Amino acid sequence: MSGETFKIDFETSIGPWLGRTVKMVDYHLQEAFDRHGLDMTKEQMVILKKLHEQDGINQNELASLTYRDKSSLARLISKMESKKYIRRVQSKEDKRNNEIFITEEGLKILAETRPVIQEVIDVMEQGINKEDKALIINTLKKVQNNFNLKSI
Amino acid sequence: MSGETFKIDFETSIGPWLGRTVKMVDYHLQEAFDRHGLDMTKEQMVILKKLHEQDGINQNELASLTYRDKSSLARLISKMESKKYIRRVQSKEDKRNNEIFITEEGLKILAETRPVIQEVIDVMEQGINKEDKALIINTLKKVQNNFNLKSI
DNA sequence: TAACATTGGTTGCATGTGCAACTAATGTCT
DNA sequence: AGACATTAGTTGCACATGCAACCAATGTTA
Repeated sequence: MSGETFKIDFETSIGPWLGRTVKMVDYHLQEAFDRHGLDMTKEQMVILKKLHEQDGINQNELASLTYRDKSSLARLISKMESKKYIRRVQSKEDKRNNEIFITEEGLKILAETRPVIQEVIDVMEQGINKEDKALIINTLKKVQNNFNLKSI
Repeated sequence: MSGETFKIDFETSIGPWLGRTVKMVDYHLQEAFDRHGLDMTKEQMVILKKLHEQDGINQNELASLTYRDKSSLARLISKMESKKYIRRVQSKEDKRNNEIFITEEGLKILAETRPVIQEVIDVMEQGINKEDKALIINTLKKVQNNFNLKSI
C-alpha cells in the first residue's frame, strides 16, 4: 500500500472526526461553565452525576464507572474534596475503602450545572433528528464493543 | 422540567457516547504505540502528519490547524524537538516566526506509526459499513458546524 | 521618528491523565 | 499463627491542555 492509499483510509476513518468533535464539545462545555460562573469541569461534573446515582461507592468503583485510572480518580476526588463537593469516608468494615459521598454543596452545584449542560447539548444537536442520533449511538456502541472484544 | 426529564435528555444525548468512545480509541491507540515500541503519542502523531502535508509552517499556524492553544503547541513541539522528530528554524524574514520542519527521524517514525494506526482503525471499524461511516461523519460535521455558527 | 498596537512565542499556574512503585489492610493457605 | 497474595489508595514521574501575563519583533499612525 502506498502512502496515498493510507492517507485516504485515515481521512475516511471516523477516528479523527470523533476526536475533533469531542474537543469542540469539551471547549464549549467549559466555556459555558465559566460563563455561568460555575467552579466546575467536565470531569468533576461526570463524577457528581455518577455519585448522584450511586452515592457512597469507593474510589476504585468510581474510577471504573468513569473509565479512569485509580490514581487519576484519587487526584480528581482530592480536588473535589477541597472544594467540599464530595466527602471521603473511610469504611469501618474495610479500612482500605474510602466511601465517597456527594455533599449538599455538591448537590447544589450539580443542580446549577444541569441546565448549562442542557444549553450546550441544545446548541450541539441542532438540526439533528432522533434517527440520526440513534444511529450514531448505535455505531459508537459497535466501536466500543469491537475494542472490548479485542481485550478478551 | 424535573430531574428525571433532564436525566433522560442527557442519556440520549450523543455527547457522553462520543466522549467515552474517544477515550477508548485514545487508550487503544496508545497501547498499540507502546506495544510496537514506538516513542509516540497521538498528539505528536497528529503534528507529524500535518507537517508531512505542510512543512515549514509556523507555530501559530500549526496550533490553529491542530486545534490547540499556542502555548500547548509550543510545549508539544519542544518535546518533539528534543526527540529530533522536528526542527525549529527562526524565520529570517520575520524573526518572530519559528518555522517547523519534520526531520528524517520524524519521517521515519511517522512511516513506522502509520500501519499501527491502521491496525487500530481496522479493529475499531469492524462490522461498520461505509454508509454508516459516511452518515456519522456527516452528522459530526453538523455538530461542529453548530458550534462554529454559535461563535459568530 | 516616537508612541502605540499587534503578532508570535514562552512561561507560570492550574487541571487532568496513565503507569509503576509503594504502603496499609485484608484474604488465603499451609 | 505465619508466610504469601491480593486489594484500595497514594505518590512520583511524564505527558498534554488552556488561560493569562509576559517579552521581542514588527506594523501603524500621528
